[in-house]
Amino acid sequence: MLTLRQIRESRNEVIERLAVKNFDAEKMVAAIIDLDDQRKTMQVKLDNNLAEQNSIAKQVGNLFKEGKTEEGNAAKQRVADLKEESKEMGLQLAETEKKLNDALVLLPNLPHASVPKGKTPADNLEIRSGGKMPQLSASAVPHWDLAKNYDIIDFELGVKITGSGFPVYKGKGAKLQRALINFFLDENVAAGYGEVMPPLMVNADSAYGTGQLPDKEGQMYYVNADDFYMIPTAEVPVTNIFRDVIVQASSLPIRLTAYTPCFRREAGSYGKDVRGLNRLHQFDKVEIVQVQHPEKSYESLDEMVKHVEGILNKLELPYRIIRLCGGDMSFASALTYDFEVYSAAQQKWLEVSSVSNFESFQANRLMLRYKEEGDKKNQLAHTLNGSSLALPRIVASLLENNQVDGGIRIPKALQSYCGFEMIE
RNA sequence: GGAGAGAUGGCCGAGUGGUCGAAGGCGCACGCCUGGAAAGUGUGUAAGCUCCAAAAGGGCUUCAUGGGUUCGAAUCCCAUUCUCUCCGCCA
Repeated sequence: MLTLRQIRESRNEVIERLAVKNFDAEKMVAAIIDLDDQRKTMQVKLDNNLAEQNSIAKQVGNLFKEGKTEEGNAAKQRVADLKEESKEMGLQLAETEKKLNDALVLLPNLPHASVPKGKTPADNLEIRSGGKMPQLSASAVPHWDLAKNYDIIDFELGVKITGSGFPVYKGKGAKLQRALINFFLDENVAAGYGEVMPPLMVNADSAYGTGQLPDKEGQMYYVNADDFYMIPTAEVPVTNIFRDVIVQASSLPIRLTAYTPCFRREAGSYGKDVRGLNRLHQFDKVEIVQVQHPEKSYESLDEMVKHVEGILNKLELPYRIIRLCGGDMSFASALTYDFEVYSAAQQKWLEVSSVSNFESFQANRLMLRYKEEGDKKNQLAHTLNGSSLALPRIVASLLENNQVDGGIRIPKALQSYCGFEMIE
């Protein structure tokens, strides 16, 4: 969430920039500042009240020791009265704070100055593209047919075991999953990311910390008996490593990578977009996360974009990099680049990675701060994350683009990980 | 799952009703000492909110979390969470 300081000090800028996200913030900002004013007034009154209670309470003991029973009793009564008052004040303050916080979490992050205006994906800005578009023969088929023909992914079997969107990978299909995960992790580690393997379920505090709660609750699988949420992305557990953490500025940037399965209910999804591997309830993804100094977070964003691009090049997939417009960006992001690969038989671009700078938006909720040498006040750090990469659509594209008569060719970079060169 | 013990600052650890945001130690920072370092020595060393134009300084909150008793709670009571030990079960 945005800081009150940001909102108070640059009120007009906040409103103008949120307009790029097609968000009319004017009324909400006014309400927030009003609530904050109320909060401060109440806070001061309550603090003064408590201060008086404390100072009287300190005298009571002595009064009785000195035999001033009457004064002692009067002091006791005074404290009791003050306590009654402050209880009421405390309730009001808590209510105001709740209203303030409820309003604050509804404000999206400010988009970066480079974010294009726009409402739909059509307004996104293509930054660059790479890779060679494949020339498929007339007999080329989409990946769900290939998966069946070569018996490497069984969608129906997954339906039997669990439900739709939970495929079973078999044989070389399973091996390919494992190969991709290892390949991505190795690439990330080589680029300076520390590998972590986090829990796949998180508690409500963590889900709140990265913004899944309160409003995206319906997108996560929820384990009722223990009040846990299945993670929709490794971003959630990995970023929460830093919840309530103060790091030394000299230790920045912190780079972490994690492989996890991801679980998404995808409520409301239907139709042809969900065919095959295009949209699953459980899928595998390797994530990269950075915690960075505010002055350097955009350098880190560029670094992450180049890194993901490098991996796509090694996979020999045709890709394009897109800077999302205000209307297509996520709530928490300040600047997002999407990576799409071309899936030649479907003749579709599929999103395989989304790399974002959240600036201090997540850090504010997480209370993730850094300590600057010689600086007394701790500052909010910047957080960034991205996928490198999400597997299913990469697999879809690999299968479709590399199909030849009698098999599917495995790109060179993956062959040593797979242990085979062809799926036949 | 059953029985018991516990949770204090970056870490260790003292503290059983007021003088405790909290002894002592470690760590860290700065200074002295040294040719330089180690050792020694001195000083400092939590976070959030808030008052003040700002700094200096002040107030409030925080000793797992939430509630309660009391004029006053780290300290007493209740609930919850977590950790450890033993037993049971088990990859």
